[in-house]
This record gives sequence, structure tokens and C-alpha cells, in this order.
Amino acid sequence: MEIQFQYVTDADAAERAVEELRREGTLGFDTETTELDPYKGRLRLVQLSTGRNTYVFDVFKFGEDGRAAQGLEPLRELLADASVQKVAHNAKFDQKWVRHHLGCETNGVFDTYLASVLIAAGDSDRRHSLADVAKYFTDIELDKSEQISDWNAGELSPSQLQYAARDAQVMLSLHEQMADRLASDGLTEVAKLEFECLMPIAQMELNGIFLDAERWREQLAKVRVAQSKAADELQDMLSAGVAQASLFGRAEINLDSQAQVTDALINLGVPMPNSTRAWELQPLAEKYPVVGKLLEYRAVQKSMTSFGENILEYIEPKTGRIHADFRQIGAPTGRFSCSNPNLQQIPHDAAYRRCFRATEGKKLVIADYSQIELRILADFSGDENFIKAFESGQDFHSMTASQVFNVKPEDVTAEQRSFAKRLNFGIVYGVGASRFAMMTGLSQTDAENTMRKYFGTYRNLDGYLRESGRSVIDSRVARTASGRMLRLRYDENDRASIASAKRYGVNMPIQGTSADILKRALRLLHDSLAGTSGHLVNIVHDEVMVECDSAEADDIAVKLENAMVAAGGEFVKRVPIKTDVHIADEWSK
DNA sequence: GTGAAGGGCCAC
DNA sequence: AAACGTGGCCCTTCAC
Repeated sequence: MEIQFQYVTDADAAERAVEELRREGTLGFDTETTELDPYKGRLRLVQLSTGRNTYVFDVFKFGEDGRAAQGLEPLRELLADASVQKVAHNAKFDQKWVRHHLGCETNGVFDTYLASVLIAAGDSDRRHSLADVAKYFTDIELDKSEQISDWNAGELSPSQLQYAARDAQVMLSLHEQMADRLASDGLTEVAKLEFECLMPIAQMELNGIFLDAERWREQLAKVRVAQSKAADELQDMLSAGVAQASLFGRAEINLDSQAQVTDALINLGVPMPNSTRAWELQPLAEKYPVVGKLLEYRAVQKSMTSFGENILEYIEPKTGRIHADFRQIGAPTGRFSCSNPNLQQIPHDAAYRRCFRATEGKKLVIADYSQIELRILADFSGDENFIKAFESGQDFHSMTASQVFNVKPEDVTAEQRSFAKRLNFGIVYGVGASRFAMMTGLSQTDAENTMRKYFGTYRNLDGYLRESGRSVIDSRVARTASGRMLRLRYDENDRASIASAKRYGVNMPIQGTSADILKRALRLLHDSLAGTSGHLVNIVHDEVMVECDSAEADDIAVKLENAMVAAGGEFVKRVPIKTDVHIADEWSK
């Protein structure tokens, strides 16, 4: 079916188009670009649709540099105006291109991609491409064959323009269906939270983070030496158990093959546990030096491959920085995930983190939430003792140790604090006594007794966790403070399946509310950084990093802390929210 | 050759 | 009897 559209190629037409578009409260929105990466290609088209009429702005016709094009000023104002809603699919993509190539923000966004993910509520069978979403919510079949066509062409074909117009137009019928569905699923609030977080993330990806390649290479050189030494020594030790070794010299074993390494260890008489995972091998390391060597080799091998030369290839030549991909709903809990490269798994070791640094004349302002998940749990449970431990403002693990072991805070031993700490962390994930025993070295009985004491101290926490578990199994639904939803699937005839669903369902509201809070904080931060030198450069679940002019760092630190604490306060009412903020030259604690 | 699955391990 | 939640990346193995 042909779609009515107007092709906008000059300033007068642009002005008239925007005037017409402004009469609508909601517009379909899409862009066409010559590449997928805004630093590598050009923005060709911006499409805005009222449903009846669609305007296709050809950015090329307004000059070489879209940012400098005066004729596009009305369009920029319209896009930046949050009072006009723009419906787009995966809006982060369009926002990045518009920000970089037109020089303005896109505000007031409704994202059909994120809406679809929220509605799916963790169902991994559902797909979320525009074609899939259109089919699912409106039964419209979309042909995406022009998506990969040449948007660089001097003159675009009628079929290209038709395709471009249609993608913007289809957004409106999609929006109607999806807005209703969000409302009936109780997802309106979380959707707003997600949509308002899009622009901060789009901007963060454009900002990128500076990685000092020289420092990285220096570190890598050290690791290479260690790797080669460990590999050589491990090879020698393993070969001792292989028969052919004496005949043909040293038999080469693939040290990265868990099958070959396991065989070799068995030949050497090492009693092999169920797997060769580090935590299973660790206890054997003392008696069998070869096991210790294997663990040493694995560690350096991991450093060299996952955190080696490859990450340097992600440095964008145009900016000299790394622009990773952040998936806003990376996990069904609402947490972000990050890839290409994953900046959320850079080793904590200062040798790696110090390579991520502020550029000349700049500082990094780094803030992280203190015990955010435990504070959320305390709030949800309403447990007075648990809340008191936070209200005291003292070291939380010492306070809980003091309460659980019934000693004065100043008399808590290092060992008691350590038990309390590991239990505090484990509680959020639904740890059991046997796992707790495993990680502390306590006997099963002692572990059970310690946990009994813990839950005896925090009766309402125990009650909350039980009730939460019962409720998620009963209703097959879990929700965060913002209303984010997870549907649970389990086999009711399988105890293990029920137990697993229960842990997942109990954990999700806690982990997910933490994600809610971070997303709200990013919106507040984005607004308060406007007009400053501050730029968001990285986030790691409960940590936010901003780069800014050195002279402004103190001010930015206050803004960052305020945004994070205010966001926390919107979802957590009874427990104080605390952040630790510091100013540094490098990514460090 | 390519891709999926599984083991292993980094982060929070 | 069970045995701690979320991700991504690298490697080997194995099927096509």
C-alpha cells in the first residue's frame, strides 16, 4: 500500500512541515543512515509522521554538515521538545545519530522496542525487531528489504522514500496498541523510567571512555611474560604423567582444553572433582603443585585473552575513545548489559582500571551506591533491626555481626564480620546452608546454626523472603518498585525447578529495583549536567562515572551524589540511601 | 568454514 | 534433597 509522504529538501518546506507536525501530540519517528555507527557514517533521512501524513527530511539536501544547517533549526527544536511525543523503535539508535549529526537531543520518546521487552516480561522466546513487534501487536507485515539499501545515493529511489516513510508511519498504530498494553500490564511507570533513560545512555555511548592504550600495553606485556612462564611450567608438570613424554620429548598438551588437562591430571594421580572450576580445584592446590600451577595459568590466560590486545581494537579513531554498546534492559531484572567491549567486567585490579582515565585537564567523578541491594531488601522487608543497622550509619557488616552474634559493635571479631558479610551478600541471592558452609568453611551444622541465628535476629526479613517466595510461586509474577515485571515459568512437579524459580523470583525485585534506581538517577543526572562540562562515561550496575573539567569536579561531585540519592529516595522510603563519591584521575576506588 | 553448546571466569 | 542472582567473552568441541 502506498503511503502519503512529503519529501522535505529545503528550509521553507522544513519550516512548513514542522508547523504541521507540531499540531500533533504524538509523532512516528525514524531515521535512515549510511552506516550503523554514527562515527563512521552520515545521517541521511529523518522521518516524522502524523499518521495521515509523513515528512521525510533529506539531511543531505541541507548541506555537508547537518549540525551547521540553519534550515534544520525548526526540526531540531521539534525533536528536542519533550512535549511532542516521538514514537520510535530502538530510539537510542536514532537519538545518537541525531545528537551527533544534527546537534540536538531527541526528547519525549516512546520506544516500541523497550515497550515490547517490558511487556514480554522475561519471555526469551519473544523477538523484538520492528517486524516482529509490528506483527505481534498490529498484525502488520513489514518488508525490511530496503533497510540495507544504499542511503548514500545522490538521489534516493521512490521505493526507498516509500520505505522510509512507512517505518515512521507504522509507529503510530503500534504506539496505540502498546500504550494500552503497558497500562493494562501495570507497566506505564517503568516504561516512562526506561524512555527517560534513553537519551542519557545515547549520550554516554557517544561520549565514550578514554583508555590509555600505552598503559594497557605495558600491563599486557607483563601478563604475556607471566603467561608464557606459567604455560611452560604447567606443560612440563603435566607431561610428567604422559607416557610418550620420554620417547618423543615433551608431549604437548593443549592447556586450554579442559578434556586434555583433566586426562593429564588423572594420569598424575590427582583425585579429580566434578569439574575443573577454580573453586573446586583450589583445595587440591596445596597437596598437588600442578593444580596450583594450572590455576595460575588459567588466571593469566584469562587476563591475556579477555583483557588483552583485542580491547584496543575498540578505540574509535575519530575520538580516540571506546564507545561500548549498552543494552538498557540487558537482563529481565532490568539490569544493563554491556558489550563490544564489556566495560562491566573489567577486572577490579588497579593494573587494569588505572588504564581508564580522564584526559588532560579533566577529572573522573566516580560514585557508587553503598549496599544498595541490601538497603532495598531492608526497605521491602520493613525489618526494624535490619533498618537500624543502616540508620546507625556505621559499618553495615559489623552492625549485623553485632546483632547476629549478640556482641557490642566494638567487640565484633574479624571472623564474625566476615561471616555476616558473606551472609548479607548471599541472602540477596537466596543462598542455602550448604553453599554458605562451602564458602565459609563452616560445617553444615555450624552454617545452619549461623543462618538460624541470622534469621532469628531479622524475623521480618525472614518473613518477607518466605512470603515473597510463596507469592512468586503462587502468582508466577515478580515485580520491582517501579512495576517492572517478570513472568516465571517452572515445572510444578519438579522441586528443583520450583526452588530455582523461587530464588529467581525473590532476587528479581531486589536486583531490579536497584536497576530502577540507577536509571532514574541517570535521568536526573543528565538534566543536572546540562550546561556543565560533565559527561557520563560509564556505568556498572551501582556505579556511575562522569568526566568533567578539573575546575568543575567538586560541583559535579555534588550534582552526581544528589541525583543518585534523590533517585534512591523515590523508591526506597524507610532506609537512607548512601553513595560514596570521589574525584580521581583514573578509574579507581 | 561456521555456528551452537558447554565449560570456565571476569564484573556487580 | 538440595547446592547463589544477573550478564559477556574466550576457548574447545562437535555437528553440519
